[in-house]
Amino acid sequence: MPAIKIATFNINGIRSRIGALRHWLEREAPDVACLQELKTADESFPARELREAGYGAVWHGQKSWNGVAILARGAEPVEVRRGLPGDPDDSHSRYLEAAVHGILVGCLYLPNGNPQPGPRFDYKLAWFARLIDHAQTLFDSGHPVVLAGDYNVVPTDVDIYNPRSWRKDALLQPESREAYARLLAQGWTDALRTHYGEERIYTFWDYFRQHWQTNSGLRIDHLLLSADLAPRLRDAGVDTWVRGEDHPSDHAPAWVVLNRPAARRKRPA
DNA sequence: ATGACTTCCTTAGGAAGA
Repeated sequence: MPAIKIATFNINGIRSRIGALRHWLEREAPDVACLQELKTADESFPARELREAGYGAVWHGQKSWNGVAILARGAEPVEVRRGLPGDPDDSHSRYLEAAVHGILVGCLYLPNGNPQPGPRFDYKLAWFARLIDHAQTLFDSGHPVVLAGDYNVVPTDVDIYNPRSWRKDALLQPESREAYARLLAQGWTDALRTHYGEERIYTFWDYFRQHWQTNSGLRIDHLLLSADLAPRLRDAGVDTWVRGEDHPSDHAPAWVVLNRPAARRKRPA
Protein backbone atom coordinates (compact mmCIF):
# COMPACT_ATOMS: atom_id res chain seq x y z
CA MET A 1 0.00 0.00 0.00
CA PRO A 2 1.60 3.29 -1.14
CA ALA A 3 -0.09 5.54 1.45
CA ILE A 4 -2.91 5.12 3.92
CA LYS A 5 -5.77 7.48 4.75
CA ILE A 6 -7.26 7.17 8.22
CA ALA A 7 -10.36 9.13 9.25
CA THR A 8 -12.50 9.69 12.34
CA PHE A 9 -16.14 10.72 12.18
CA ASN A 10 -18.74 11.17 14.90
CA ILE A 11 -21.73 10.04 12.84
CA ASN A 12 -24.40 10.92 15.48
CA GLY A 13 -26.66 7.96 14.79
CA ILE A 14 -25.45 5.54 12.12
CA ARG A 15 -28.88 4.19 11.17
CA SER A 16 -30.36 7.61 10.47
CA ARG A 17 -27.31 8.55 8.39
CA ILE A 18 -26.26 5.38 6.59
CA GLY A 19 -26.89 7.02 3.21
CA ALA A 20 -24.76 10.03 4.09
CA LEU A 21 -22.07 7.72 5.47
CA ARG A 22 -21.94 5.71 2.25
CA HIS A 23 -21.82 8.91 0.21
CA TRP A 24 -18.82 10.10 2.23
CA LEU A 25 -17.05 6.72 1.98
CA GLU A 26 -17.54 6.62 -1.79
CA ARG A 27 -16.36 10.19 -2.31
CA GLU A 28 -13.37 10.28 0.07
CA ALA A 29 -12.46 6.59 0.15
CA PRO A 30 -10.65 6.46 3.50
CA ASP A 31 -8.72 3.22 4.00
CA VAL A 32 -9.72 3.21 7.66
CA ALA A 33 -12.66 5.01 9.26
CA CYS A 34 -13.28 5.29 13.00
CA LEU A 35 -16.91 6.06 13.85
CA GLN A 36 -18.44 7.29 17.09
CA GLU A 37 -21.96 7.76 18.45
CA LEU A 38 -23.45 4.85 16.54
CA LYS A 39 -26.50 5.02 18.85
CA THR A 40 -27.48 1.48 17.98
CA ALA A 41 -27.32 -2.00 19.45
CA ASP A 42 -24.82 -4.49 18.00
CA GLU A 43 -27.56 -6.47 16.19
CA SER A 44 -28.80 -3.32 14.39
CA PHE A 45 -25.40 -2.24 13.08
CA PRO A 46 -25.66 -1.82 9.27
CA ALA A 47 -22.84 -4.25 8.43
CA ARG A 48 -24.44 -5.37 5.17
CA GLU A 49 -24.71 -1.83 3.78
CA LEU A 50 -21.10 -1.15 4.67
CA ARG A 51 -19.98 -4.38 3.04
CA GLU A 52 -21.83 -3.33 -0.12
CA ALA A 53 -19.84 -0.09 0.05
CA GLY A 54 -16.63 -2.15 0.16
CA TYR A 55 -15.84 -1.91 3.86
CA GLY A 56 -15.22 -4.57 6.46
CA ALA A 57 -16.05 -3.52 10.02
CA VAL A 58 -15.82 -4.28 13.70
CA TRP A 59 -18.19 -2.54 16.09
CA HIS A 60 -19.03 -2.10 19.74
CA GLY A 61 -22.59 -0.85 19.94
CA GLN A 62 -25.07 0.16 22.61
CA LYS A 63 -28.78 0.88 22.42
CA SER A 64 -29.57 4.62 22.07
CA TRP A 65 -26.20 6.00 23.13
CA ASN A 66 -22.47 5.86 22.50
CA GLY A 67 -21.10 3.10 20.26
CA VAL A 68 -17.87 2.94 18.22
CA ALA A 69 -16.78 1.13 15.05
CA ILE A 70 -13.68 0.68 12.89
CA LEU A 71 -14.14 0.31 9.11
CA ALA A 72 -11.52 -0.85 6.60
CA ARG A 73 -11.75 -0.51 2.84
CA GLY A 74 -11.31 -3.90 1.20
CA ALA A 75 -10.12 -5.48 4.43
CA GLU A 76 -11.33 -6.96 7.69
CA PRO A 77 -10.10 -5.14 10.80
CA VAL A 78 -8.80 -7.56 13.42
CA GLU A 79 -10.28 -6.60 16.77
CA VAL A 80 -7.75 -6.67 19.59
CA ARG A 81 -9.58 -4.80 22.37
CA ARG A 82 -13.16 -3.91 23.27
CA GLY A 83 -13.50 -1.35 26.07
CA LEU A 84 -10.74 0.38 28.03
CA PRO A 85 -9.03 -1.53 30.83
CA GLY A 86 -9.32 -0.29 34.38
CA ASP A 87 -13.05 -0.42 35.23
CA PRO A 88 -15.03 -3.64 34.71
CA ASP A 89 -18.23 -1.81 35.79
CA ASP A 90 -18.03 0.73 32.96
CA SER A 91 -21.05 -0.09 30.78
CA HIS A 92 -20.54 2.57 28.07
CA SER A 93 -19.40 1.44 24.61
CA ARG A 94 -16.67 4.00 24.02
CA TYR A 95 -13.47 2.24 22.98
CA LEU A 96 -12.54 -0.28 20.30
CA GLU A 97 -9.10 -1.27 19.03
CA ALA A 98 -8.20 -3.16 15.88
CA ALA A 99 -5.20 -4.01 13.70
CA VAL A 100 -5.62 -2.98 10.08
CA HIS A 101 -3.16 -2.40 7.25
CA GLY A 102 -0.23 -2.90 9.63
CA ILE A 103 -1.40 -0.20 12.05
CA LEU A 104 -2.98 -0.51 15.48
CA VAL A 105 -6.04 1.74 15.51
CA GLY A 106 -7.73 2.85 18.73
CA CYS A 107 -11.19 4.34 18.16
CA LEU A 108 -12.52 6.32 21.11
CA TYR A 109 -15.51 8.36 22.18
CA LEU A 110 -14.50 10.25 25.28
CA PRO A 111 -17.35 11.23 27.63
CA ASN A 112 -18.78 14.71 27.12
CA GLY A 113 -18.79 15.51 30.86
CA ASN A 114 -21.57 18.10 31.02
CA PRO A 115 -22.87 19.46 33.22
CA GLN A 116 -19.82 20.28 35.26
CA PRO A 117 -19.07 20.04 38.04
CA GLY A 118 -20.88 16.82 38.80
CA PRO A 119 -20.82 13.04 38.37
CA ARG A 120 -20.72 13.25 34.57
CA PHE A 121 -17.61 15.39 34.68
CA ASP A 122 -16.06 13.04 37.24
CA TYR A 123 -16.74 10.14 34.87
CA LYS A 124 -15.12 12.06 32.03
CA LEU A 125 -11.91 12.64 33.99
CA ALA A 126 -11.81 9.07 35.29
CA TRP A 127 -12.28 7.71 31.75
CA PHE A 128 -9.58 10.08 30.52
CA ALA A 129 -7.18 8.78 33.20
CA ARG A 130 -7.82 5.21 32.04
CA LEU A 131 -7.20 6.27 28.43
CA ILE A 132 -3.91 7.90 29.42
CA ASP A 133 -2.81 4.71 31.20
CA HIS A 134 -3.66 2.55 28.22
CA ALA A 135 -2.12 5.00 25.76
CA GLN A 136 1.18 4.81 27.65
CA THR A 137 1.18 1.04 27.20
CA LEU A 138 0.48 1.43 23.49
CA PHE A 139 3.13 4.12 23.03
CA ASP A 140 5.75 2.10 24.89
CA SER A 141 5.01 -0.95 22.73
CA GLY A 142 6.75 0.76 19.81
CA HIS A 143 4.03 -0.34 17.41
CA PRO A 144 2.59 2.07 14.84
CA VAL A 145 -0.54 3.35 16.58
CA VAL A 146 -3.25 5.89 15.77
CA LEU A 147 -5.60 7.00 18.55
CA ALA A 148 -8.55 8.56 16.73
CA GLY A 149 -11.92 9.78 17.85
CA ASP A 150 -14.15 12.33 19.49
CA TYR A 151 -12.12 13.47 22.51
CA ASN A 152 -14.70 16.03 23.64
CA VAL A 153 -11.84 18.40 24.47
CA VAL A 154 -11.09 21.77 22.89
CA PRO A 155 -7.31 21.67 23.48
CA THR A 156 -6.66 25.45 23.41
CA ASP A 157 -8.50 28.67 22.59
CA VAL A 158 -7.11 28.40 19.04
CA ASP A 159 -9.44 25.41 18.64
CA ILE A 160 -12.71 27.33 19.03
CA TYR A 161 -14.33 30.28 17.25
CA ASN A 162 -14.84 32.16 20.51
CA PRO A 163 -14.41 30.64 23.95
CA ARG A 164 -16.52 33.24 25.76
CA SER A 165 -19.84 31.40 25.83
CA TRP A 166 -18.14 28.02 26.42
CA ARG A 167 -16.01 28.87 29.46
CA LYS A 168 -18.16 26.80 31.83
CA ASP A 169 -18.48 23.89 29.41
CA ALA A 170 -16.81 20.56 30.19
CA LEU A 171 -14.98 20.69 26.83
CA LEU A 172 -12.92 23.73 27.86
CA GLN A 173 -12.29 23.05 31.54
CA PRO A 174 -8.66 23.28 32.67
CA GLU A 175 -8.90 19.68 33.97
CA SER A 176 -10.01 18.47 30.51
CA ARG A 177 -7.26 20.40 28.76
CA GLU A 178 -4.60 19.28 31.24
CA ALA A 179 -5.59 15.66 30.69
CA TYR A 180 -5.26 16.10 26.93
CA ALA A 181 -1.88 17.77 27.40
CA ARG A 182 -0.76 14.88 29.66
CA LEU A 183 -1.70 12.44 26.93
CA LEU A 184 0.27 14.38 24.30
CA ALA A 185 3.23 14.63 26.67
CA GLN A 186 3.69 10.88 26.36
CA GLY A 187 5.01 11.68 22.88
CA TRP A 188 1.89 11.53 20.67
CA THR A 189 1.56 13.89 17.71
CA ASP A 190 -1.75 15.77 17.32
CA ALA A 191 -1.81 15.36 13.54
CA LEU A 192 -4.16 18.18 12.52
CA ARG A 193 -2.63 20.79 14.82
CA THR A 194 0.86 19.79 13.68
CA HIS A 195 -0.12 19.99 10.03
CA TYR A 196 -1.98 23.30 10.25
CA GLY A 197 0.15 25.28 12.73
CA GLU A 198 -1.93 28.08 14.28
CA GLU A 199 -4.56 27.99 11.54
CA ARG A 200 -8.19 27.80 12.61
CA ILE A 201 -9.56 24.32 11.95
CA TYR A 202 -12.81 22.89 13.28
CA THR A 203 -14.50 19.48 13.32
CA PHE A 204 -17.79 20.28 15.10
CA TRP A 205 -20.46 22.93 14.67
CA ASP A 206 -23.49 22.63 16.95
CA TYR A 207 -27.01 22.68 15.61
CA PHE A 208 -27.90 25.88 17.46
CA ARG A 209 -27.70 29.51 16.51
CA GLN A 210 -26.64 28.94 12.89
CA HIS A 211 -23.16 27.96 14.03
CA TRP A 212 -22.43 26.10 10.81
CA GLN A 213 -23.55 29.00 8.62
CA THR A 214 -21.24 31.35 10.55
CA ASN A 215 -18.36 28.82 10.82
CA SER A 216 -18.58 28.97 14.62
CA GLY A 217 -16.85 25.65 15.19
CA LEU A 218 -14.82 23.65 17.68
CA ARG A 219 -11.93 21.24 17.11
CA ILE A 220 -12.73 18.23 19.29
CA ASP A 221 -12.09 15.24 16.98
CA HIS A 222 -8.43 14.31 17.01
CA LEU A 223 -5.98 11.83 15.47
CA LEU A 224 -2.92 11.12 17.59
CA LEU A 225 0.12 9.46 15.99
CA SER A 226 2.70 7.31 17.73
CA ALA A 227 6.43 8.09 17.39
CA ASP A 228 6.72 5.50 14.66
CA LEU A 229 3.97 7.13 12.56
CA ALA A 230 4.59 10.85 13.12
CA PRO A 231 7.40 11.10 10.52
CA ARG A 232 5.06 9.48 7.99
CA LEU A 233 2.44 12.28 8.21
CA ARG A 234 1.95 13.51 4.64
CA ASP A 235 -1.40 15.30 4.77
CA ALA A 236 -4.33 16.01 7.10
CA GLY A 237 -7.68 17.69 6.85
CA VAL A 238 -11.39 17.91 7.60
CA ASP A 239 -14.11 16.98 5.13
CA THR A 240 -16.16 20.06 5.94
CA TRP A 241 -18.49 19.52 2.96
CA VAL A 242 -20.10 16.66 4.91
CA ARG A 243 -21.38 19.15 7.52
CA GLY A 244 -23.09 21.16 4.77
CA GLU A 245 -25.22 18.25 3.48
CA ASP A 246 -28.91 17.81 4.33
CA HIS A 247 -29.59 16.41 7.81
CA PRO A 248 -25.90 16.19 8.70
CA SER A 249 -24.14 15.03 11.81
CA ASP A 250 -22.96 17.99 13.90
CA HIS A 251 -19.39 16.71 13.33
CA ALA A 252 -17.37 16.48 10.10
CA PRO A 253 -14.79 13.74 9.38
CA ALA A 254 -11.15 14.50 10.18
CA TRP A 255 -8.37 12.52 8.50
CA VAL A 256 -4.66 11.93 7.97
CA VAL A 257 -2.68 10.48 5.10
CA LEU A 258 0.40 8.51 6.13
CA ASN A 259 3.26 7.70 3.79
CA ARG A 260 4.24 4.12 3.32
CA PRO A 261 6.76 2.79 5.84
CA ALA A 262 10.35 3.60 4.96
CA ALA A 263 11.93 0.80 2.95
CA ARG A 264 14.45 -1.28 4.82
CA ARG A 265 18.02 -0.21 4.14
CA LYS A 266 19.62 -2.45 1.58
CA ARG A 267 22.47 -4.57 2.77
CA PRO A 268 25.85 -3.24 1.58
CA ALA A 269 27.11 -5.15 -1.41
C1' DA B 1 -31.24 31.04 30.41
C1' DT B 2 -34.19 24.28 32.70
C1' DG B 3 -32.84 28.43 26.02
C1' DA B 4 -31.73 27.15 21.06
C1' DC B 5 -31.49 21.73 17.42
C1' DT B 6 -31.32 16.84 16.64
C1' DT B 7 -31.18 11.93 17.69
C1' DC B 8 -33.21 7.82 19.97
C1' DC B 9 -37.20 5.45 21.68
C1' DT B 10 -41.63 5.55 21.08
C1' DT B 11 -45.84 7.73 19.31
C1' DA B 12 -45.76 13.09 23.29
C1' DG B 13 -42.13 14.08 25.39
C1' DG B 14 -37.89 12.90 28.16
C1' DA B 15 -32.77 11.97 27.97
C1' DA B 16 -28.61 13.14 26.02
C1' DG B 17 -25.54 15.47 23.26
C1' DA B 18 -21.65 19.56 23.38
